[in-house]
Amino acid sequence: METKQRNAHATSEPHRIEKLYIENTLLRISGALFCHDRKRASSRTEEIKLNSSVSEKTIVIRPDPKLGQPGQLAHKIFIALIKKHSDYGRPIRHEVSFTKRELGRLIGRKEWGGRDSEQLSHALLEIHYTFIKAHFKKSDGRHVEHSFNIFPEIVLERREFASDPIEACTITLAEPIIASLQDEHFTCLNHALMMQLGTIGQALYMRLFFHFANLYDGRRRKILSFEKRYDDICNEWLGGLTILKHKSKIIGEQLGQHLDQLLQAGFLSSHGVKKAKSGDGLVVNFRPGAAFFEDYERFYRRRHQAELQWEFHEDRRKISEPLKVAYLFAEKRTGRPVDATGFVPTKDVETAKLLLATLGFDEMSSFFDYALAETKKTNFDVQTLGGIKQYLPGYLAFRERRASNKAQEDARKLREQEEARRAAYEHFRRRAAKDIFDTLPDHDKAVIDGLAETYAASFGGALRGTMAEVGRIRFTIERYGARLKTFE
DNA sequence: ACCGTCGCACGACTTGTTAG
DNA sequence: CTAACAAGTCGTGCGACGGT
Repeated sequence: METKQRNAHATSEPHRIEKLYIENTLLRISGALFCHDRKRASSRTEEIKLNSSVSEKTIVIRPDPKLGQPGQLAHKIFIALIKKHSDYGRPIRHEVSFTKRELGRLIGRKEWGGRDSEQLSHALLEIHYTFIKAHFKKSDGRHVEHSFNIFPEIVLERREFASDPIEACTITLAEPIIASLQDEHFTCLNHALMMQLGTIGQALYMRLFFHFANLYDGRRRKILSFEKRYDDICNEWLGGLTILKHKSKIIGEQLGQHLDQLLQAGFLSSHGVKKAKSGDGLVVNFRPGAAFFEDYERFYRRRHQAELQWEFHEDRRKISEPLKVAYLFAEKRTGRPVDATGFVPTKDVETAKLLLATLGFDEMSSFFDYALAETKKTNFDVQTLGGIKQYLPGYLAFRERRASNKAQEDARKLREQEEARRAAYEHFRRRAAKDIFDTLPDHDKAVIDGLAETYAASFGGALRGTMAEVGRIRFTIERYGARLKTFE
């Protein structure tokens, strides 16, 4: 069913499905963040600083001292998450959810064994624990420095124990990235093309597309080219890949095959390595190919993101909300939030789904408060969400009572308000009538006084004077009522 | 140019689950 | 209780990178 829908979507609008939107600063960060050198990635822990000469382009990356720099697998996961996030479309969401199988497909693994789960959580934590300091362009053109993690929050579901594999996951994206996406600072990439490449090829493609798109004026295709120092490419685009000395090695064993892949895909029309004009080091030059111009025309003519909201809502209902409910329960039960390495068991997430069938997401907090208060009464030491389920009928009744009490209360208040307003109006009317009476010519006053006297004649004593007063107002209103404002 | 190292992916085997 | 299928575990080969 689900795959059927997906395929239907893919065939009806293939060009939409293969787009990938990435925020521009994030694109630059990702070049330095992910180390494509598999041997050194986990041991690189020192601070990485880029473009320290131009202050608003400076990027500082501080990898976790224990985990080191995020590696190739982390890069694949990152791309998969960004792809999923961009498929959510607008309005831009703060979180991305996925099941492990879905992610397995997205990073191109045919099977997903037990160890793969650990690799996944390890890679996610590598990104989570890496601090970034970068400048974001505001809508008014100013640059503001932000210090953040790309994934400030990671929520995991495991079967039962901490050693069990991951079932599902929700990840929050950093606030400055979301804000910048909202300001339309993003680059659109061809995801289908990226999936054919290795991670080095992907990183090169992302940066080259970004630069080509900035340089291209829509006309002079032939002369469009881009040059960059080889050592800078290693550091700024490929996260500290070893800088080799000889051109033959670079082409033959390091970058060559990845560049050739880009050439084959038609993204590049040519590339070359030559000696830098300054004398030391090497410079790589790139020329875009037909595939670049095609994608450029396609993406930038109408560059608004696809509105695939159903997918987001689906994920939120199936993955993110149950996970959050389970986390909320753990937090309420223990009195402290679950930390980054924590998780919630599948059973709780399943129970959360059941609860969500009856209660709204917003109601969970108040339900837990009610249920936990109930457990205290009988000294029931709840461990899982399953233990809470029995309080659901009680809570529903409690909610009903509270709602009907509130409805009664509201109705009473409304009645009182109405009465007060009527009283105020009556008071106002009387005063107004009296004012009208006072301004009347003596002749008219006498007529009304006469009517009032007759009206009050049947009363005796002190009441007679009061009734005469009431009568005076009544007859004034009867005769001159048009001069009064009506109720409302 | 060649070989050692390391992380990753894959497939074969094992364990778990559920329906009949 | 067991068969059938799905999911998890483990070992191993591969390929990329870097040192010699």
